Amino acid sequence: MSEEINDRSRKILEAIIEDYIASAEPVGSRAVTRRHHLGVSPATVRNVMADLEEMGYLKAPHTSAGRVPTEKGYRFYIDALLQVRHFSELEKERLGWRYRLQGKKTDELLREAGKILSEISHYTGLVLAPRFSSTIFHHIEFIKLSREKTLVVFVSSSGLVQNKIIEVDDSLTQRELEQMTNYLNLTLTGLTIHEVKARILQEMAQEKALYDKLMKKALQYSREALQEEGEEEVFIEGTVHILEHPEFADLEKMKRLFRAFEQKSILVELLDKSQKTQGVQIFIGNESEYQEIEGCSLIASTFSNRRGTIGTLGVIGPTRMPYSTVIPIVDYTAKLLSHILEGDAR
Amino acid sequence: MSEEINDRSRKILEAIIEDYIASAEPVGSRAVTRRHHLGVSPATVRNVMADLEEMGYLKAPHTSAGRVPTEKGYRFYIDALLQVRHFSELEKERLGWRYRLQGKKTDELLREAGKILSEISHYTGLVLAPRFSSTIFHHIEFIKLSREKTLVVFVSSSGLVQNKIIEVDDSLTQRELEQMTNYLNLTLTGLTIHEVKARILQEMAQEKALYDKLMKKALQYSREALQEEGEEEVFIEGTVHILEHPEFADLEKMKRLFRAFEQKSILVELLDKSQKTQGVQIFIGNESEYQEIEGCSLIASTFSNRRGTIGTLGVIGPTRMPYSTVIPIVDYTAKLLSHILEGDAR
DNA sequence: GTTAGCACTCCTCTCTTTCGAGTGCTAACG
DNA sequence: CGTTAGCACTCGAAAGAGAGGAGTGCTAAC
Repeated sequence: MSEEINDRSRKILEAIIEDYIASAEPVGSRAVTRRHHLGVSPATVRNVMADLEEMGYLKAPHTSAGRVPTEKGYRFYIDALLQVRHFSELEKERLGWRYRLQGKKTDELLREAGKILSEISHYTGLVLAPRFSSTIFHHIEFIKLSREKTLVVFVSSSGLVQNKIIEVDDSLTQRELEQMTNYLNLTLTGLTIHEVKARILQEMAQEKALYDKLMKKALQYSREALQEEGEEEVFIEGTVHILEHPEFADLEKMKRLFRAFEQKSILVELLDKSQKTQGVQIFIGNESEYQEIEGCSLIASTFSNRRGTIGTLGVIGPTRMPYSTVIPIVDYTAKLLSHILEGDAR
Repeated sequence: MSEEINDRSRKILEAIIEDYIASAEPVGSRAVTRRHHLGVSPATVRNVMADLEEMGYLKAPHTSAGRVPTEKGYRFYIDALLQVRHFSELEKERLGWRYRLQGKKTDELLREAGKILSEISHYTGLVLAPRFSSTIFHHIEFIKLSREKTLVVFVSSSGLVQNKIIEVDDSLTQRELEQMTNYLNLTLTGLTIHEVKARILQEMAQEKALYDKLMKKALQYSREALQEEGEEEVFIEGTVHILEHPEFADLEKMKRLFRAFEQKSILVELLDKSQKTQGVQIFIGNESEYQEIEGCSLIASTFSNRRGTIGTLGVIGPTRMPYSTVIPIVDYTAKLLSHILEGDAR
């Protein structure tokens, strides 16, 4: 029953999707012939539309409305029809993002990237920060706060700071704490936090060989401090922007989405997924089986430093999104961020 | 023209406000007589209502609807009528908040307090974190990241960590950095960050007396690192909760509020204001001249450690709020937080 | 001063009607 | 045989028309 998709059908599908993206309203056969001069009559377009509907690329909200793309339709559009325009060097320079991002601390940098994404795209920007456990250990410090409490500060080579309060044997002098610090910094430097954990365990296994009680304690404490390391951090910027779009006039839908923003866990999962693949990835609507973000698309891309992929950033918005403009935004932001994180010698 | 407010008027005003808070719907004269047996007829109530309207405590959305409290009405209700029920010790124990808050790092603690506020009140919880400049200096550390970049980490006595990347003379050895650290820690410990800044300037003024170049540098760097210290931090938790309330069916209103959440600056200003007064404070609707939070009330209270007030927390929601239950929630949370921040020997 | 009675207002809800956009089908056309 | 014009039909959105009802203010009686 299903015809193959010939060139004319493609053109018509493309026209419908683009019109719909622009107007947020079901597209009728007339509109297609008027706005794009394809040299065919509305009747012909109607026939093609019926075919496209049967093939699952379009659907009609009701009998006497125009057609609306389905998720399958968007998918086809993105994979086969869409031509992404990349920024020219000149444009990149003009945007001035580089300027906005330079010279910031890593966490500020990531947040700012999220803001840029959201401002430019008019959707919500997401940045999944590097998991601390995959960053590179650079420094540890024990800072005694009170009799019972000691603050352990880890610094990654990119300048990310993570800290935790633990209880430390009160009898230790500041001098001994320093010795512990020196020992640990010597032993662990240059490893990823992940490797650090492994190394600690390894050293502890050889514990019997360790005649020095202090070192034993050092290992124990650093292990403790790394134990329940902070969960992944997501920066969500520009949640308001998403409200501008007509699809969120539906209160229920909106609430669900904001719930997802608040929980974050769904977003983390989703962004984590795309961490596995390089380059820009697009999740359309229900392809991701999360109810909370039904009717939404996510355009994401990974960013990296010298050692490889370390995080993901992207934009989330309704399925009806101007992909052709948002994709290069995400792409460029990711590349720029990677560039900064590398070139910065971090 | 305006009668004084006699006892009966008060009772009726109270009844109307409470009914309106419960139902979100204009309250008619019948409803008042039915739900509260005041021993008067609807007609009498109508007369009183007309008076109260003239005095500005009530208004009618239209001729044939009941009355709705004005902001002036709420204000009177809160100042003169409301009886706040405080929690008994037993209830406090049962709530188990203490348990949820104990043993956390300061920033986690504040965030968790915000979450509790929002969960219990079903509105949005706000916590204005202590300004870093008013916390007490405990420790400074220079950590070299690369040739050009050095991370400066400040730790406050409460375990708050603030850090900044600065450029440091590359010729300095790690040993010299340590000397700088020791010198600074010795000089500055126990002061508030605010005082620290002053002290740095003071020491720098005596610079000529300082024959040691290293110390001079130390001062210069630490000053640089404290220069543009991070802006105030607000934790906003439970933004979704606020959507449950009927007043936010109005999309425009909602957008405005969320814009305020995103900018934060308005909230900071507002919370900052209430920082000046001890105890629970209530801002009703337009009393605060900020458009963005029109129709909203803020219930806020300060919290403190041994040294005095250090932050503010509160709940924001529509003007129609069950003040009698929310006020003790805010009050108790603030007190509990103060208790933890003090008792914790921080 | 309080209350019952009553006319009046105005919102809300529902039911209809109208309107128009858009369709699918059919028959004619090149 | 694909394409197109014509046309009946469908269905939602918008507008209109009551009906119903809650609530008021006023007046006059208690």
